[in-house]
Amino acid sequence: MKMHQQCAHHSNEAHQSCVSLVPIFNHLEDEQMNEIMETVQSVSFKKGEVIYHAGDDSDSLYIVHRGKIRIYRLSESGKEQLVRILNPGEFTGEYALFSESTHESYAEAMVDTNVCMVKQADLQQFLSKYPTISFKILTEFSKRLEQSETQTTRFATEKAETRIALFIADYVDNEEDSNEFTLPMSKKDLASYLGTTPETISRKLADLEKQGLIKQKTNKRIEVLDMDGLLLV
Amino acid sequence: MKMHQQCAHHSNEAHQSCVSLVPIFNHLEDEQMNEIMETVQSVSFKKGEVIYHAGDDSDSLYIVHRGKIRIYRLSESGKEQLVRILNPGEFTGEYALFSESTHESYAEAMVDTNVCMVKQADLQQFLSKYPTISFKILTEFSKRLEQSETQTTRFATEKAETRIALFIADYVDNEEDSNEFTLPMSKKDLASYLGTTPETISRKLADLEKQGLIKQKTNKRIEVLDMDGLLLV
DNA sequence: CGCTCTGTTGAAGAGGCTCAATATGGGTGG
DNA sequence: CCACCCATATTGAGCCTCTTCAACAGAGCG
Repeated sequence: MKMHQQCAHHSNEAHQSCVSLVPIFNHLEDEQMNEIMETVQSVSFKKGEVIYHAGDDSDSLYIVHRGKIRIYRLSESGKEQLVRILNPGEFTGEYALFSESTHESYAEAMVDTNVCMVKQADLQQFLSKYPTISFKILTEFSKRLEQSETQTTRFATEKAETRIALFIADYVDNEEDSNEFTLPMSKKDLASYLGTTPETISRKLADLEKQGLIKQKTNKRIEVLDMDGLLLV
Repeated sequence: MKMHQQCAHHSNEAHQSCVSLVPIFNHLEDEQMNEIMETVQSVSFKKGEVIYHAGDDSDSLYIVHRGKIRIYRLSESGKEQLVRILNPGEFTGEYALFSESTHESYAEAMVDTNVCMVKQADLQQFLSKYPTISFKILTEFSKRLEQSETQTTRFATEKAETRIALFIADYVDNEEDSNEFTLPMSKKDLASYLGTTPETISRKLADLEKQGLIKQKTNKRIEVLDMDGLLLV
């Protein structure tokens, strides 16, 4: 039940910004990027549309040009886990390009979204032609592997409250000049991402607030009052 | 507190089998493998010795030639999680080669072990010279990423009994012509790998046996009696 | 042959899930 | 722009799973 839809406009600007947006390509010469642009296909998805499905054949790399994509998995017992949210410049679909030929995860547009697709065959050509691309992808992979293993270890060894505290600590680290940040997703999704339930998220955030470690300014806006305390939870 | 020790013998045979052992190199021409062999350093570790430490600078790829290596992490709260056990032909140390410059995990020889080390600078040269190596590493990375995310999703969504059942099911799948297998690690390590305690492993295995799904023939030897049932736990 | 580490079993308690009721708020259509 | 509506979020109570602690059994190694 794929819902690929052609983008209304196929302007070069769209392609260009797409290719020049991603770290894995934007280090190339303009000429080389142009070459890649020509093979790239721009596709639009409406909010809620499915970009790919577990079990689908994978034959493209998807680069987010505009919008947000939710990547999630279903476990053996049918429960959903949010794996990652892709913002412009980030990509997915890569695993299947190199090993398995079908997707293991689901990708869904969270808002109206524009993606650029690079076909597997094209990508492989570029990889042998421009080895630096491989190096960029290797770098990206090793970063994700690192993150994924950190996440696994946290699930394996930390209780829910600690996982929530660590998530907040990680997140606020990325903000500069501020110990305040906006949750990048709903608390429902956060629960799914952290392997717990919305009820537990609610309760533990309330606990952290009661302990004086954070302050919930609005629904999605959190201020960290005591970073050191947060890391000791 | 690294404990690198030179291998007693630096024979070419050792190097050769090392390089020709790993999927990421063994597809090359003999001549090309010879070139790599010349840069490779063979190092031995005694049982229990630490190969690298979280926080160590990483500047080499480690290929297991003989022996077994235990890769584990410590969580923020100091608990240990077993990430992977490396057998001959498998490699580690790769993350830090491409992104962070320090290790996030610990590597320890489980038995007397022989590793081949490829220096970062050398590896990068080979990558640009022989792009197929990149492709092999990308394939390996995407496989590991896939496994790591599957593991994360299981931690996030399945209870301990299910994780144990799925581990057994996965493992026995690799055996051919048999629904019997030997645990590749102690139950203590298995508990650490599956994010639970040795007590829970003991109890749940006993439960699975009581349900008629498995049979524990000896300490480490398990026979699967009802695969379908196991997958429904 | 003994010592030590691994594995087993029991009991108690903590943490988190489920279910249910209620509150909130963002988005949509009028 | 407002009011309504439905998904999201909160809060409470009971229950279930798993951890913890402790005591004991067994296996492997020197």
